[in-house]
Amino acid sequence: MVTIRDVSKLSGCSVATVSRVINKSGYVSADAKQAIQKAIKELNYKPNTIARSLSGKKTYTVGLIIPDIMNPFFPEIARAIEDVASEIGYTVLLCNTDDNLQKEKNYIDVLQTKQVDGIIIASYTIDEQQILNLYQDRFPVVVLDRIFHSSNIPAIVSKNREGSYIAVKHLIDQGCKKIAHIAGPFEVYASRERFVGFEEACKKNTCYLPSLISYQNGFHVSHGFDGMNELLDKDSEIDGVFAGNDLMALGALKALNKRGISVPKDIKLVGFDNTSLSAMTIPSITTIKQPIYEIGKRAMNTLLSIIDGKKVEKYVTELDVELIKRESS
Amino acid sequence: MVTIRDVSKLSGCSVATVSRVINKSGYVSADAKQAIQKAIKELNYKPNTIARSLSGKKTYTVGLIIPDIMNPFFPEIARAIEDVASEIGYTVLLCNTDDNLQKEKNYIDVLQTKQVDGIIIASYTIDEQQILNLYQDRFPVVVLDRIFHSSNIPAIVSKNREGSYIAVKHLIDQGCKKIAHIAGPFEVYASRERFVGFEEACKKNTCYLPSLISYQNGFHVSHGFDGMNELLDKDSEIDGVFAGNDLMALGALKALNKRGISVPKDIKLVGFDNTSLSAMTIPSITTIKQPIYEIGKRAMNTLLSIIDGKKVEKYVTELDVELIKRESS
DNA sequence: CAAACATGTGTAACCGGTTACATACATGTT
DNA sequence: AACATGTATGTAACCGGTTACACATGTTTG
Repeated sequence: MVTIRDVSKLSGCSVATVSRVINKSGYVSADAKQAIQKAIKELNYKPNTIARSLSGKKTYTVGLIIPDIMNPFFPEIARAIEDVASEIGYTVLLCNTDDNLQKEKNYIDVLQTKQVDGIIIASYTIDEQQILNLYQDRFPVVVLDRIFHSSNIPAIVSKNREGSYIAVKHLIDQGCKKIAHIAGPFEVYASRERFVGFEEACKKNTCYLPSLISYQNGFHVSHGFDGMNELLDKDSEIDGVFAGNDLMALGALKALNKRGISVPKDIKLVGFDNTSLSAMTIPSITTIKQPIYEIGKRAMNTLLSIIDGKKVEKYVTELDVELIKRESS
Repeated sequence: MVTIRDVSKLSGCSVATVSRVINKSGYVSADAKQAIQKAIKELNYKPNTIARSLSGKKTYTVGLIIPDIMNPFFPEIARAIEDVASEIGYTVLLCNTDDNLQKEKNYIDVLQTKQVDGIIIASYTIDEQQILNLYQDRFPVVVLDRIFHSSNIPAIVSKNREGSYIAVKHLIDQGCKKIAHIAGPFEVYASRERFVGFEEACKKNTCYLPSLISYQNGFHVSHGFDGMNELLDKDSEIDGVFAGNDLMALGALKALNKRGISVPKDIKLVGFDNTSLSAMTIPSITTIKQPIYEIGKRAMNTLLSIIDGKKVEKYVTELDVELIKRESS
């Protein structure tokens, strides 16, 4: 391995001067600079990041803690974060935790001993105290898709309540009289918010009936499928369905399909998230678009501000959502 | 930050002894061990991984270079790799390159200066010489979903040709007389192999016609859509379609749907990959299952063997594929 | 003309671990 | 008694960078 001392020797300058050239810091004469650059090229010298990190205290690496990269929400988040990161020479450590407390705890430890410069956390289950500990140790953290109201932990979320409202309003505009909701698990912040938004919209538009809600303990296709069947068994007059996310909307679509109920003729359907999936189904699913990429991007930018010691002025960033009208409504 | 010298002071032992306790190496008396463990606990000491890496030459980190985590093939790969990695205390750096040579080159540099212990590369475009350079520098590398026949670079692939054969055979068994193929870009190893497999199967079963192939320069939904339309315009008697992957199969399904052609009644359809998508469509898509998770797992295990200096006996691992019969055929 | 300041460079300590080597003592062997 | 071996521990060099500090020289400035 070529080291800075090799460059120092070949160029006839001291390691300090070489370091100054590499980092464009301090005073260096034109002659020295040239000799050193020549030596660097000749030896194909690349500074060792590990050594740099050890003395410089910065690793230019951030940790991304998510439940599962296979959940279609997260690849886009990861991509956004990595895009911002790579542009300025940062790298991203990928950590899947399956919403398992032990794994989360473990990864937070690992990331700290690896001296990452900051962590972005998207987790539904994580112990608030965990994050608070980091935060109080002045360890840069940003939270995604979740808000801790009791503290000032920077968070990026989208306007879930408003999204639900828009969804219900759209269904009403399309002529629906009896709108049902398939709600995701209440441990998840976004599910709660979407549920509350649905309730608010219904109350305001007098179509609220508690029986028209199916509470699910997960948010995958099967939960949408089960939820839809449950709702149809309870009430045959439903003509509009708002699913808590696209996966559940797809499940609902499958259930309706199986029963020979036509979408959008008999029942209109709206999902949430605008994952690529929702455009791919037949019929394609109307959905509320969360700016997923933007969430990731903002999260990373916020984290970088914190790492750079800038004062964060806005602890909670709420991003706008948008109706994407497709064939299902 | 608590350092090993703090532990040394508090326990009354030297740093060498503390290090021995941490690493369970060399001789340490029971007394010393106890005192040191007590001190570690009291100070909540965690060894600094950076310092460790600098002197120990190992970072317990691997790089994963992929085109795009948003392509549904890769989250599962990433997940598999991360699962194996985390189990033995390794972490994974995520690198998206968009099949862009410059980004690939850059990331390989970055990963080397970050002293990762090895790299897993899934790239269609990457310069063979790049990888060869790494390989010849004895830098641990494993390649996914691609084979370099001219060298001994360890690779994990699935049996693409055989998969095509199985797909065509299945369509014939279902009564198809005229089977078309929507082929992905030929720069991609898997596309070529699937195309060749299709050709072989057709020749053996006398249904091969060059006109029944649509060559696409990408493998997304839109390419399947376009390919299907192209084929239907050319020949209206097609009764079976084998798409080069699930995304294109979905595109084909959309095109058929738009034309009012019923699947599977009028035309039977088979995809490739068994991404979660293929089970979600309506009708669900029959596909050839690649053991994606297994590919990732094997890749990581192979990489670990190389890192540990074990002799790799099998340079190319080919994994079995399997027909997943669904509604589209 | 001396003081103040800008420019340029090198030495050596430091970051926080690992480990080669020196040393010391107890026990077993011949 | 002399020597080899196993156990236990500490000192200091080392990994490959950064940087505080010392020092030298040239240029302003009052």
